Amino acid sequence: MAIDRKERMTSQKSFIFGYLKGTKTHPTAEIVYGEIKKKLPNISQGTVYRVLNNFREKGEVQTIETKDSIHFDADISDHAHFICEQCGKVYDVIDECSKCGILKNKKTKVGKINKYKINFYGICKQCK
Amino acid sequence: MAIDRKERMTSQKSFIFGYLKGTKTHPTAEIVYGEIKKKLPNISQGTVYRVLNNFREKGEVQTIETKDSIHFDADISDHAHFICEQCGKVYDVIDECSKCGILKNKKTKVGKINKYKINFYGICKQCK
DNA sequence: ATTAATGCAAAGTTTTTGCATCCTA
DNA sequence: TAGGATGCAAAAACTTTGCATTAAT
Repeated sequence: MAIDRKERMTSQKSFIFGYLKGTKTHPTAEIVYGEIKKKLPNISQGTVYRVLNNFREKGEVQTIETKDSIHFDADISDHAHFICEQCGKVYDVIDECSKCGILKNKKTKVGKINKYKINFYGICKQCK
Repeated sequence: MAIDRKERMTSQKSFIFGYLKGTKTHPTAEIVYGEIKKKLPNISQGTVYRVLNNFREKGEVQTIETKDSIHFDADISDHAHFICEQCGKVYDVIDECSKCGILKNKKTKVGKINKYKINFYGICKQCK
């Protein structure tokens, strides 16, 4: 991850970022905490929330907000998500939506679009 | 709103649904509670949450999930939302996305798409 | 050495739930 | 008048924050 002036690299940040980069499971903050704790037993929930929020503010990770949880994704390339309405799992989906409609020129009556999120909902094959 | 077999109509449901139908502000549960309380001073937060969740489960209202709140919308016609990254307001945006890409046939590798949500993010004109 | 970042725990926020009571059908 | 829905309040779930301490630069 990029380190701004005056910001410091720590093993906590490094482990969290590495974990997010290495998974496609779109974990929640709680799950990140549980996983990182295996490697860094002393890490606290507060740190995990702080670090994840900083990553998000810097745009190094994105979040997928669902009805009942917030999921983190270190893959910030152009893609959409499929959210299973039964198990709640979040899957990556390749989308071509940035080429069409409003997203072509990124302008709306309300303001200019900086970014967008597309979520698909349905029952995943695993649940079927 | 539609009343299922064995379900009962109450003034609480009626006021909440009417309020949502009559606004374009995409209120949170907390705001709905505050507004309805003006008309029904004895209504409780629990009821508001229960009623809103029931409406959502029945598909009579949709929700827009943001980083820090869940907004309710009784307009379930095909449209997207613009979320201001500064003030948090949620605006309606006409989109044509259902005609393009994955949404044309509603199939993905993960499963069939029952519904979708598109959120645009940026700074709204009011904040600029 | 300086001071950003962490761990801890307490507090804040949001949402859910059990149960007695109320009221719709 | 049966039982679905509500009000109330407590609890659960989730997230943030203050502060002493640790550790990166």
